[in-house]
Parts: sequence; structure tokens; C-alpha cells
Amino acid sequence: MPKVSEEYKAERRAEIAAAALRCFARKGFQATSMAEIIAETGLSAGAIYGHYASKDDLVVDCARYFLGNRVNDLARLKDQRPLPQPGQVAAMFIAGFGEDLGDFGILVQVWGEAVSNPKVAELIGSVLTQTRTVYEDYLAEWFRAKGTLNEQECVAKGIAFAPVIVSLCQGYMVQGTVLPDFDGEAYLATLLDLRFD
Amino acid sequence: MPKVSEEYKAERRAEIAAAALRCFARKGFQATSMAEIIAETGLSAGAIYGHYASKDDLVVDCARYFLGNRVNDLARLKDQRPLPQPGQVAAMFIAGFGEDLGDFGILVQVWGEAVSNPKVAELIGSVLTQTRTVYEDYLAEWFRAKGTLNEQECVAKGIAFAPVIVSLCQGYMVQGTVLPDFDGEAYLATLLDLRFD
DNA sequence: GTCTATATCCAGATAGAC
DNA sequence: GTCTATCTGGATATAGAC
Repeated sequence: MPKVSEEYKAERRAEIAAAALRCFARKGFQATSMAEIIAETGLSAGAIYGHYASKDDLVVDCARYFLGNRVNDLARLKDQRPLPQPGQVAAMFIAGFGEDLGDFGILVQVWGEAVSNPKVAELIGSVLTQTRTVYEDYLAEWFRAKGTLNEQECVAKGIAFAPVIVSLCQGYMVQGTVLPDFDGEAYLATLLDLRFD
Repeated sequence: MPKVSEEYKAERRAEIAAAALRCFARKGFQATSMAEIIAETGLSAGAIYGHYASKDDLVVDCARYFLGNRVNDLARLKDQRPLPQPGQVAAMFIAGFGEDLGDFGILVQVWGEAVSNPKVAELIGSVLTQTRTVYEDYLAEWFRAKGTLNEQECVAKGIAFAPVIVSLCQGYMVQGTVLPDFDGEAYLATLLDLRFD
């Protein structure tokens, strides 16, 4: 019976979260005021607080939203044939984020926010661990395809190199955000020249 | 004539900045209030504002302080013999930061802060560009030592790979901050297995 | 559910005595 | 230069009408 109402609520929450995310992407979580979010939605304070109990709730929900998409993207990678190079995997991950968010500032800010906000920290930790696990699986597969290592070595190397791939993505995002003259294309091309062995 | 006074002022500023840095490292720039900094110094509001015109000034000064040390460290690297491996260079950079700050949370937060604070952005941009330049010089030297490339190729490869080394450092810091189970030792060991060619 | 109006709090910053 | 006391603004969040 409360079916329509549930749908409506979910829609409104998504609407509010989307507007908030636009604000956060522009100015960061902490520097964005509820007043700005309210203006961006076109709604009123009362309406917002009817759906979110606090600004903190909104922050966490926004972070969850755009991080979730990434994990879904990645899960598909492992089954692609031919198996892409490690450098290509990183490039795809970065491209997915870029399309979703426009730029990487928001993600860089989320990492910073995690330092002082336990809820965000937990969320990021979970997502990053999932991401790393996907990379571990992919890399094991990649080493198997090379055919020069035994099964145990493939798995071990996957575990060892996964955080390095994560770094290559994170570094792109930090430098792309902070350095005005960062050359993303050249960076991605260089990744293809890296040898994991 | 105002000599003692100048020294005293500089000392006090450093004292205040050090206390502020401790606070920022714990809670982040934005989440730290002036009241906390005041408490940490043991001084009073009036005393602080006698030396810093605003919280923002204090933030920028703190960031400048700990970023500056890193650039100095790096400048020495290029002249070391035998020339360390790229992976070792990254490890040294990371170790230097760790000794100076205890952990990397503060740096991760600075990157986030740069998104919304132009003064911090400029500072980080400058430091990161200097860092990258040092890496470029070092890498050119490294490729020369291998003896398989001509001069032009050495320089070009240095420019191409420098941002990758930067990423390897940044990724360590992000993951070390955000992932409770991040294995820094294993990560650094893996870097030694990366081949740049 | 949503609005307007407002309560409440705490931040950064200052004034003026010493 | 440093203190205490305080101002002022803007932040989050709520109350109550519709």
C-alpha cells in the first residue's frame, strides 16, 4: 500500500543526493553549506531534512552513490576477452570515473574526508578493498595467460601488484586534480610501457 | 634594533604552526577549530592572531612547512652513487614523509583541501611540479646509466615516467591512510620488481 | 511532504586592558 | 605581545502552519 510513497521517497532522495553531489564536486564536502544544497535542489530546508537527517547522512549517501558505480564497472573487466593489459585496465577504470563525475576532485576530497570522518572511512575502505580484490583476480588471470608462472605464483603476484595498479589510478586522479598542466593522455600511454614481471 | 624581536616572532610562529599541524594531522584542516589550536598551543586567541591574520594563513603556512622539507630531501637524491633504483627512490621519499609527519593523513587531506582552496592548490601545484622535475632528472640519469638509449630518449622517458613514480608515492599514502590492512613493506618490495623500459 | 521562519550553537575574529 | 571577554556572522537543524 505505501508503494507509490516508497518509490517517491527514493526518487526524491536520489534527486537531493544528485544536487548535493554537484555542490560537493564544486566546493568539497565541508565547505559546502546546507543552504547551497537547498538552493541547488530548488527545494526548502524542511524538504531536505524530511529525507536526510543530517548533512553527514547526505555526505555518506553521495559517496556511496558514486563509489558503487565503479565497483560494478570493474567486476565486468575480469571476463573480457582478450584480457586487457594492466595499463589498459587502469585506463578503463579512470575513464569510467571521469564519465561519471566529470572530474576527480570529488574523489580526492573523499579520501581526505575519510581521515576525519569514520563513516566515510569505512565506506572508502570497503570500496577500495573490493577494487583491490578485483585487480588481484584480474592480475592472477593475466599472469596465467602469460604461461610462465605456476598457479601459486600467479596468485601471489596478483596480490602483490594489485595495490600498485590502485596507485596508478589514484595518482592519476590526484595529479589530474592538482596539477594544471597534467597530461593525462601521455600518462595513460606510459602505463602501457610498464612491465610487471 | 628589532633583532631579538624578529627572532622571537619567528620562533613563536613556528611554535604555533607546529601545534596547529598536530591538530590538523588529527582532524583535518576544516574540522579543526581555532579553539583547538589555541588550546594546543597553550596560548590565547589574542596571541595567535598577533602572529597569524587568519586560520587560512595558518593552514597555508603549515602546508608550506612540511611540503618544503620533502623537496629538500629529494634534491639530494639525484647525486647519490650508486644511483638507486626507481623503486628505492619512491621508498626514500615515502620514508622521509613518514618520519617527518608520523602518518600520511595530513598530506591526503591537503590534496583534498587544494580542490577548494586556491592558495593551497597553488602551493601543492608548485611543490608537486618541483617533485616531478626532480624525478625527471633522476630518471634521465637512470636511463643514461643503463646505456641502451640515446640522450634524447633518456630525457623523454624521464619525462614520461616521472608522473608514474609520483603516483606510486601518492598511492602508497592514500592506501596507507584509508586501508587499515595496507601492507606498506610488501608494497615497497613490489616496487623494486617494476620494470621501466 | 513541503514550506517559512526561526532557534540554537559555535565558528572565526576583534577590542581593549595590562 | 598576550590576556580575557566579547562581537558578529553563518552554520545546522527544528517548529509549526499548510
